Amino acid sequence: MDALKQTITRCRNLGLRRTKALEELLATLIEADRPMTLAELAASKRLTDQCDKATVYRLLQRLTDHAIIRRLGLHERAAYFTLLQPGKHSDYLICTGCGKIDAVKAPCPVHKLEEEIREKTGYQNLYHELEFFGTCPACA
Amino acid sequence: MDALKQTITRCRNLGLRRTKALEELLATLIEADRPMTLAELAASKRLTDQCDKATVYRLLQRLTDHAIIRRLGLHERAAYFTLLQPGKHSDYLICTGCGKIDAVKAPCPVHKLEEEIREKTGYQNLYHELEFFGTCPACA
DNA sequence: GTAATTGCAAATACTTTGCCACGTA
DNA sequence: TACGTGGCAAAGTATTTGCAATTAC
Repeated sequence: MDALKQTITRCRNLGLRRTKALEELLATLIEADRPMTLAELAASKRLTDQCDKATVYRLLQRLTDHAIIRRLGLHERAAYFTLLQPGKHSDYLICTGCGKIDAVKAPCPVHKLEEEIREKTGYQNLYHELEFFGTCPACA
Repeated sequence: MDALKQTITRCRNLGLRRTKALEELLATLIEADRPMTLAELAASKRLTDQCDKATVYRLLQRLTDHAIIRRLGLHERAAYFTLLQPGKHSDYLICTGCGKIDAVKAPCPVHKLEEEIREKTGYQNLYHELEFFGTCPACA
């Protein structure tokens, strides 16, 4: 539960107010340890009855702007959000059948190419998103 | 314009009918040579007045089912579609400012990891999607 | 006290479907 | 002819916003 305190501190340092909704949202994301959608978050135990979906939406937006979380594509119609923790990076393995999302454990092989792109193209604030799609054994 | 003929042939072999809408849709995707959204496609020169948006939608669905095109996430609210050509694979570089999408020219560094994942996890029909996000020089 | 944050409700955006007419094989 | 396709219009799902009330600092 230390990650939660650290993250709240990061938020405070960025000028965000410490509200119940903020704490519960971050706690939910940290506990789940996987990307979640707005709908999932708004319906989660800690947040239902706690606050409106619009609040969760705007909170996600604010946290995204401050680079506390990141919005992911992941192929679903709904957007996914994941906590950004310094020094951590995840690639994902997603089942096209049931939608299950796992983090890939192997080291990410893309950093070198990312460097190259930074140098050659002059793009700034570069980051990447890597997803593997396939049919999981259970769905096959 | 050979890619067009080849792709139409692939469609015919899969049992799809050769309609005006099919031809124009494929021609548009091939000419653009980049992922496009449903809205873009439906509004493109070759397809406006040619057919309804629902038709384009169902055509994209059919072509996706038959693995002629692939649906991409790419972070936008709208889904993107790109032509799948045997032996071709693209990673993308996307500006978070203006939304510009470029194909990355360097060879994709992910295939080895993809193999590993196939072996270790037993996932089938594995493929990946790799995107780099950043601020392009014009937006910086 | 004051500016950030929230709730509620309404508006958008994009996608998806029903039903019947039409065209390709 | 028969079944895949297409047009039009309506419904569905996810996101986004306006405004007044509330709350953290």
